[in-house]
Amino acid sequence: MPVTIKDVARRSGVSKATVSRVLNNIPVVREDTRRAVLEATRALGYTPDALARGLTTKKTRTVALVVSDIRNPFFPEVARGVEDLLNNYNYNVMLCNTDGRPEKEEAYIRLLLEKRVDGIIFASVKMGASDLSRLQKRGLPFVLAGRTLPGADADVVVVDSVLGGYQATMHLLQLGHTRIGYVSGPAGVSASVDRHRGYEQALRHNGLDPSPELVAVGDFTQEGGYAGASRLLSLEKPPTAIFCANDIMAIGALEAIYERGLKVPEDVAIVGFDDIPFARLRNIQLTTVMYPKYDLGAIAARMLIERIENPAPDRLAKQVILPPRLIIRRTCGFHLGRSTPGATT
Amino acid sequence: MPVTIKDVARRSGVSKATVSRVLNNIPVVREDTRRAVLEATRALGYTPDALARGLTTKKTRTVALVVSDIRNPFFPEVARGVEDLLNNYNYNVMLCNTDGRPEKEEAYIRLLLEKRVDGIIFASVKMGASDLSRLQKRGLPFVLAGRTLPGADADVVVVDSVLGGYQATMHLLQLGHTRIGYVSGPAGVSASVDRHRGYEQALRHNGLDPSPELVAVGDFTQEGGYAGASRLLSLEKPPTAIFCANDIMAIGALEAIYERGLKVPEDVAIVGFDDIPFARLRNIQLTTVMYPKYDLGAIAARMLIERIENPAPDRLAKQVILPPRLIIRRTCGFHLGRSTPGATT
DNA sequence: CTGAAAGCGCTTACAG
DNA sequence: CTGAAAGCGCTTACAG
Repeated sequence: MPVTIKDVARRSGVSKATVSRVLNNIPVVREDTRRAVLEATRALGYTPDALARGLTTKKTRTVALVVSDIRNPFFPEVARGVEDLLNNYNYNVMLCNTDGRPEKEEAYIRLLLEKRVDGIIFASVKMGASDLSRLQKRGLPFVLAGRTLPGADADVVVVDSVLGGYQATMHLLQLGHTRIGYVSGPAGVSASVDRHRGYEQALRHNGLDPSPELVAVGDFTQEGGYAGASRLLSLEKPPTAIFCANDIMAIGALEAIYERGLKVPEDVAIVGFDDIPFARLRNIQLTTVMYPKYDLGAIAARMLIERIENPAPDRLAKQVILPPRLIIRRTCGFHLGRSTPGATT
Repeated sequence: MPVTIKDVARRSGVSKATVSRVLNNIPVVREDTRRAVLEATRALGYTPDALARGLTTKKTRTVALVVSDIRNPFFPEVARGVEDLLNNYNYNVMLCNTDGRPEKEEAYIRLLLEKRVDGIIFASVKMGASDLSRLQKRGLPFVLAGRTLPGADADVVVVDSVLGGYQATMHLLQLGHTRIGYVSGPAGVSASVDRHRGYEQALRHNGLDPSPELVAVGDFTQEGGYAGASRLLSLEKPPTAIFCANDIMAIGALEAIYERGLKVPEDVAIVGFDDIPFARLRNIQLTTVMYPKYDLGAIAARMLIERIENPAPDRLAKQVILPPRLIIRRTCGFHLGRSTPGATT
């Protein structure tokens, strides 16, 4: 019933091979036979079967994007960057939500392997470096986007989180804060660890000793930000400013602060990280460190395509480090134009 | 190099057919041969090739989700619902952003046809009913999620937008408003038209005549909401309340209101539609009509799978209408507990 | 319960 | 410039 290359061949009076050639733009074909084939293709409404093609070419032109949860506002931007770039090269993207759970991730990997995707972009990874190298051995290209994995010899694109953490903290220091809290992401995650590092560097550059009690462990969720900030605020000497390792946690932190009847930024200043869309809302105006999310996705996609179309197994892993950029809005209190934060209450 | 079913067959001393049978859980196989095959599968690290399988079975177990832009916060929730349900049935989801542009949509359709996806979920459609029926003739199942298309004889799941619009408007009326504006979506889009209808019904039920000057045409974007609300606010007799056809536009409307130095809800009350995540943020507290987005996706996915796995071409189109639910927060002014809105300034 | 064979719809050397 | 043939890796009647 459905029309195949055979039908087109018959109708245009040539062989399947020739049809295949014109459809794949292999330039040898004579112009008039080319036209005849195209005409037959149109007339029959022929749609090539990508499965059959893939079976012989070993290419599917589809790529997987692994995220923890697309509902996390960080990821849609990344996904869009990925897809837009992929489209330019005629690739499709398969969406994989893992909730950061290793079993889900594994299940997906298995599935993706079966479906013969050409490559994977991990915007979230739970596997260890060793599992990833298994992928490499299987010959499945991948790139890490927004995460690094110690020991993984893989293509990576990330923002410079150390620098970003430094900028955020430095800004608060310049506004006069000396007790600055940090609400981290999950332990061991590079983005969180690096931002912590930048935070400590900034403190030290200002002659301050990082104090462990000012660091609360979060998890990149709003609830985590709420809990982390709550802990910091109930300190005997609470911080006058809090740097949150991402914006969602900053939102949670805002909740915690308001709940105590405190004001932002008058009582507590807040700086986040990522610049997710609602950070700029008039009623939020979150000061934060811009993560070029769309670019992250687009660059990751480009790197992946490069790997796919030019497979040199011994090629060195490429690392792209994007610059962070501090975006000053209201929650840091910059507009207050003073340098005695927390002293006004 | 890569291991195929043939290798497994050889190693376990059976035919490819038998290997296929155990891998597909066809119960006829004797237990010990079954075990031998499984053992060989594991030992060789065999991964079935879904392309080859698909080529013979005519099933890919992948489904496409078409959205206008995943960065629109409405869609990630839908996508998650789709994916979660699909996963239960061992399907994958391909993400397709069209920006609501017909060329992009067409290009994707063509691609999806080539890739032999088993079905499509349209959370956004630009094609006309006639193009969709072409899909039907091609035998490609699809369902419309959140949109209806007049004349399209297709499976559909939507929220009752007439009722939702009615609830939103009725609520404002009960708070004492009599001049209520409406910022619509794009002309012709069912969600917008229906909400408008509900809005007018509510007005009439209260003996009010809908006034055309109180309706501004928007487009479901923040900018559209800003522009629409701006127009309403510069009326000689501006409305004291505005119902926006979706939450993003409500955000834009808030901007417009604040920009004029007006207060929400004291000067202008606002009600949105969708209940996207940030509507509930402490600093926003948008009163809105809940759209069960996750369920929308999950139900659409279930309907699609049903169509796919049980293809009766003459089966009647199914319509699922979800109930909307008014969520009262702050922007409507309910908490003010009075009934003379707009009269306090 | 199992196997041999055909077939799914392409692409790609190989010849000419 | 074009075609015949093999092959990609599965599944599925059909026989036995």
